Order: sequence, then structure tokens, then C-alpha cells
Amino acid sequence: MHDHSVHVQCGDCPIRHRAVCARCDTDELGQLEQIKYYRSFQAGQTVIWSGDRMEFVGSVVSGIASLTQTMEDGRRQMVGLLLPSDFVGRPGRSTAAFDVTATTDLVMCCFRKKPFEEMMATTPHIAQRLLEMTLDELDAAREWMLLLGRKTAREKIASLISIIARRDAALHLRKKSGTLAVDLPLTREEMADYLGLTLETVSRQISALKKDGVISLEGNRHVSIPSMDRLLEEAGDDSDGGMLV
Amino acid sequence: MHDHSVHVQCGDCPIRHRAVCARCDTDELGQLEQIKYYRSFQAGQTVIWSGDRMEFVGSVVSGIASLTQTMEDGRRQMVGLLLPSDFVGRPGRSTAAFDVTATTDLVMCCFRKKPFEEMMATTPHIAQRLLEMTLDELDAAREWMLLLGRKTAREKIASLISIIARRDAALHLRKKSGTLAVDLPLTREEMADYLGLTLETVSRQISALKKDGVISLEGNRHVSIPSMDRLLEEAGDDSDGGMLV
DNA sequence: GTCGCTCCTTGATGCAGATCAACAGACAGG
DNA sequence: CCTGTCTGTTGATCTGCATCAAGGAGCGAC
Repeated sequence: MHDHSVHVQCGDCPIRHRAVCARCDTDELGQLEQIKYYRSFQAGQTVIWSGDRMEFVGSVVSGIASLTQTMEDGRRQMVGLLLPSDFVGRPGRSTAAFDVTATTDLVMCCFRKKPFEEMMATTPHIAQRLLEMTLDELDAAREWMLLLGRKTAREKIASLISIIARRDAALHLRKKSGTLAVDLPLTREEMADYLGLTLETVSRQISALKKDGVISLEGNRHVSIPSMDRLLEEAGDDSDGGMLV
Repeated sequence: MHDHSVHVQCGDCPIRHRAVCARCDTDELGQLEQIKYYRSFQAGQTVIWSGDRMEFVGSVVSGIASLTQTMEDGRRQMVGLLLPSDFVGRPGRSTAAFDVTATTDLVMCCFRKKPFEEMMATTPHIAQRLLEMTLDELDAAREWMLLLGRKTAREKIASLISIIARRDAALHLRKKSGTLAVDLPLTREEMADYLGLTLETVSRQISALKKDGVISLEGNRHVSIPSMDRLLEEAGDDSDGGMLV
């Protein structure tokens, strides 16, 4: 029914691909078929889109990418974490440059700018979805700011694990009974960049949480969470989720 | 030509009111005139919009409002700073609640949700402007995250002053020759909440910058900046501005 | 096997900024 | 006038995390 160049990626997505997916939004995208294309990037590659190459919006189909800001002296802060279904790219602004560091193999589908602007006009509900997604990102950024500005190292680690667990659960759409487990898709250093810490502190705090029974580790990356409530408590999140503009 | 309820606010704005201003965007908004209304809030008032009261998008006409997130134990982090021309409100989401703490008298113009959604369909270029504005906010949030995660106290203060100076300059659209001056619209405590510091540290670092001749103070709030370049250097910002999704 | 590499952990020490505390100026109300 | 409140400054001390440093586990190349 659909002729995806990368069929696997969209094959089994229920909600997953939020941006503009030929599978999820056949009708709207039918007319855009000719300008859609896919690109893939290798793990560890740093992708710089700038100038005229910014003239599209892309959506992550598989893999993970992170956005980081770097200061002249090398201090780095991750400011965006892109999982499948997230989108990148900035319509209408070609001057900006940004880095996407793929930490695993990354596949994106892209839409070039000009037709995208037309799309805004012709299919307003897609425009509205894009706006909502952007507002979602803004929500996430604001929670992230609370984390960076006010949380302790231990709370930061607990928060990160719970964030990943939540997105993971949403992605797979199944809640495992009892304890749930997560594979951290980040190295300790990437976690540090995410959290505004050093990698040593990340390592220490993970060890501490393990020692206190909040989490347990198999290997370096695989985390089991006996009690999500306990973890959220450690994260300092108040239970009622919402806030935002 | 236009019948504003609060005419003063839009009277002298060239770009100022970015969201949807009857002065700036006569044509598009002509058809929305009937659903536009104004609200004002007093200084110090905390405004909570939730439930059905979220069913609009508002835009700050005058005054300043800040968005803060608070943890159970009272730790607070400012996550949004709303100056004139900024907009608030989240179309299509009525569950979220948020606080707007007005630090000066605040006037907003609002658009209710339903007509707003129609607007997305009928006037796509306004929809696109909203998307761009949201992306601008996301940009700002990401710079803010770098500040919170990686900058020193001194750099944070210098950054804040330069941010306010920049927005101020953009608002008034005139560059004063030589040294430029800014009135800080925030108390030391609000600055601390903005920067993820304590108010004592804010005070100390401002004193230090003053002692080192980076800024000079008249009163507590009025700051003169002899050299913007020097200030930016202190802020740790690399000169090429851009980055972002 | 050894080498080299990346990723991770743990220990020892130092410092930036938090915390606790005192005080001063501005201003309003009595 | 005094008194209370709010805002801001500055000092003394404490501490959470950074920094510096060493070493271990996993793994591919040879």
C-alpha cells in the first residue's frame, strides 16, 4: 500500500513516528511523496546541517541522536535527545547550524523546505501537529531545566533513568508486570553531558543507587527497576506530572 | 483604524508584538477581531490557568511574567521569562496547569482555543509564525540549559545581563552610542531562580563584575555596560550566535 | 596470547557555591 | 519619631561535586 524506501522503520509503529509518517498519515502525505527521502547516518558520526542543507525537516525513524552545545573551552551540554519519532530541522531558517551526534545507527526521513511550507498551507492539521510536538519538546526542555538548575547529582541520575524508562515504555506500549528493565542508550559521559555533571559523578551516583537498592545493574547498561515509585521519589519529581505552557 | 481595548500597548510597536497583533497584522486578524480580548494582572499576582481556562493563547502586551517550576521541598527554577511580544498558552491541551508570576503589571491579549484552531486552518502563515516563535523559545531554552548545566556563577550573571540587554535593545530598536544601559527587571532572588543559583551568590558575582569594571551600577537595578564585547566574553558565549534545531 | 582502545569504577584532594548569619538602605504605616 | 518589611550586601563556614589519578573489564586486531 505504501512504497517506503525504508519500510522496516515504519512497519510496526502504532504512534511511534509522530512527525509525518507515510504509514501513519497516508492521506496527507500522499501528495508529498515525491519530495520525501531517507538518509542514514553511522554511529558516532557528527552531522552538521547548515545553510541550504537546513532546508528540510527530518524525523528520526530509528536510532538515537543527541544535540549538544559546546563552549569554546570544550565544556559540553546536551540540550536535546532525539529518539525515534522525534523530529529535527527548522523550517524557514537556513542560517542556523547544529550538530547531531548519532550514538547508534540513525535513520531519518526528510522533507525539504519549500514543499514543507506549502504543506503548512495545504494540510493545516499537520502544521498543528508540528506545533504540538514543538510544545512537547519545550515542556521537556523545561523539566530538564529544573533538573539542571536545582537537582542534586543523585536526583539527576534517578530522573534520567525514569525519563528513559518512561519513553521506553511509551515506545513499546507494553507494561511489563512487576519490575521493569531498561537499557541505557547512553555512555556515562553522554549521561554526564545530559545532566550537567562529570562522568565520574555519574558513575558514583549510579553505584550509590545500586547499593541502596533503588536500581540493580546487569552489565553496565542494563538497569532493572524494582520500584518505579521509589525511583521517582529519588528523582524528586512530584507525582502530579503536569505543568507548562 | 483599529479598535484596540488597550491601544497604548500596540501603539508604538514595530516588531515588538510577535504573536498576533492587530497593529502589526491587520489583514490576518481582521476576521478574528470578535474573539480577541484583553486581561490585566497586578504585579506580584500568581496566575494559574488550568482546565478550560487554558483554552486560549495569550500574548504579553506589557509587563513581565515568569514561569517557574517548584519542587516539593521548595526548590524553585525559573523556566520561562516572558517579556512583551512573547506568547503563552497551549492550544489543544487543557489538562496542563502552569503558573505565571507577574513581577510587574501585566497585560495580555488572548485568543480562545476554538477560533484559534480554525485560525490554523484559515490563515496558515499565522500558524507558521506560531511554530517559528515556539522554535525560538526552544532555542532560548537550549541556550539556557547550557547556562544552567555548564556555566560558572560569574558567567551566568554576565549571560543574564547580556540577554536582557539584547532583548531590551531589540525592543527599543535603537542602539545608544557608546555605553548602553539596562534596567534589570528582576530581583536578586528572581535572578537566582533564573540562573540556578542562590541570591547571595548572585549578589556577590554582581559585585565582583562591578569591581572588575565589566559593569557599573547606579542603584540596585540600573546597569551600565561599558563594553558589550567584554560582557559577552565574561559570559562565555562564543561570538557566532547560532545553533539549533 | 598481547596490544591498544573504549568504557567504567573507585580513591584522594580541592574548590565553587551553598548555607548560616549579621547588617544596611529604602520605604510605608503607625 | 520608631517599627516592620523587603531588598540587597557581605562575612564565615561547610559540603557536594569537580578534578586529578590509578586501575579494571571487555573486545577487536594482530
